[in-house]
Amino acid sequence: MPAASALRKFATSFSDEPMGPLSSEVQQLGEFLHVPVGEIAKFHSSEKPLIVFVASGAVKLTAQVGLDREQIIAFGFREEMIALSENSRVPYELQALTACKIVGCSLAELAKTLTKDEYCAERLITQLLSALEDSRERLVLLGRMTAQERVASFLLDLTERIAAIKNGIAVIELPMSRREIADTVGLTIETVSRQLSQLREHGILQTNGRSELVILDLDQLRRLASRSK
Amino acid sequence: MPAASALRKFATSFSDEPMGPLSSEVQQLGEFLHVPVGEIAKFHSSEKPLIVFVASGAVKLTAQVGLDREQIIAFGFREEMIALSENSRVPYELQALTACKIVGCSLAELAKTLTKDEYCAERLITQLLSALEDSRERLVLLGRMTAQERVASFLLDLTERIAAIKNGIAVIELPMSRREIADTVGLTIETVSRQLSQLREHGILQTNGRSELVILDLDQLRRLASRSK
DNA sequence: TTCGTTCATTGATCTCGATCAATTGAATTT
DNA sequence: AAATTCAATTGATCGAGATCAATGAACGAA
Repeated sequence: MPAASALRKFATSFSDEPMGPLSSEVQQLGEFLHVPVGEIAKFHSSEKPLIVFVASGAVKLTAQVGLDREQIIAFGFREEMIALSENSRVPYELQALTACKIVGCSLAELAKTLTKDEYCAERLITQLLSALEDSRERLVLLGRMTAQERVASFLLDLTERIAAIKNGIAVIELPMSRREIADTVGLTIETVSRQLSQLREHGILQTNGRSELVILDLDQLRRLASRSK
Repeated sequence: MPAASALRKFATSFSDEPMGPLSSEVQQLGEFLHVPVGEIAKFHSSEKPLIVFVASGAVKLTAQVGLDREQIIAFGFREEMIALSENSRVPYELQALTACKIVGCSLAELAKTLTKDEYCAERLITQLLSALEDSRERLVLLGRMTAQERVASFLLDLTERIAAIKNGIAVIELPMSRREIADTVGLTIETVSRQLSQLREHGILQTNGRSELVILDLDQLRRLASRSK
């Protein structure tokens, strides 16, 4: 299939399994890394990786602001891809939330396969568009949402990505701390905690220990996430 | 030149004139639109545009939140490209800040040229990466910066993009209102105004009428933009 | 030029979320 | 099981920025 028609087909149907193929390319071409909990991923290739596939575990992509402020740009959970963007003023870091296996692949490495597999470019474009979309959605959250809306939106996102659904009830095993939630949604630990307590009081969720979170009322949570003032 | 080696070359040198080529493709393939001040750009092609080139004038890309809240995702000034991302919960709009001429090009339309011009995919990737980078940098601004840092950062960005530099002094002709500045940096009109007044009092800038802004002390402004607490 | 409208600035006050400060609780070590 | 440690929760207070309100300045229309 020629690249043009493949791309044309792709352009009209965005949703059918867009991640699989590129992730297999990345896994074949990229540099494999096992990162222990809390460590920062350091790739040894000469080319900076553009796309990272998280084979197992979870990572966070952060921007360091000043000396003590941190903004989490994105999470990468099991089987997800995460796009890096290393030509910026801000220093970014890819850090392991849990012990994880990741594969990083640079654009130069991917380019080698572009002529063999016409779908490769499309998959890359899809990945970048998806990363762009995620980032822009979070601009809305950080720019114009209340604390309640932020936390509710964050939990809904997690529900879609890592929850285990058992008869209509979502169970989330949180791979991140309260601080990391706070640094994602632009709040403080205390405010996140208070919001969670409030959700607990309203019977919307339940917590078991620090990291297990059971969403009891998804509809209510959705309502809170998009509540217009 | 085969696509792979072109891409490989591209991957190692990001900065050399990455916009030009794609913008010419977009202009040839895309749908041309003249949009009056304040109007929302409506393309008639069946395919939603992915990339928009702003030939003249200025546009804003906004996300509508609830009924009365708006978050500005990005600006597109003269000669700039702006990436759209239309598969989201949030409704986006591309609106003219001034009367402008724009060209919108869908991925499907671009794909037709991909086989003829190997650089096309690279340029597209560059554009998307640049959009991603912009968006992520703004996450830091919205998530972890003070009002002063936000306004200073915003003005620096404008300086780099649309200022006329006359013997070391930058003159900016603002194409947006105070409300639009506020909706970009996640503040209110009043706070933006107060921050501008403060910068004026400190002799860092000067205003003439509503829309002319003269930056007198760029170094000082830079200091304020990245000041760690 | 003057009028009228809209936008920007400035002032007064309020509020949400930040900060400071204990306390509680969970997980790990011994 | 007890001790240690660090994270999460809860309470009390503070403050940056929002909201409410009034004034002033710019710009378009007649």
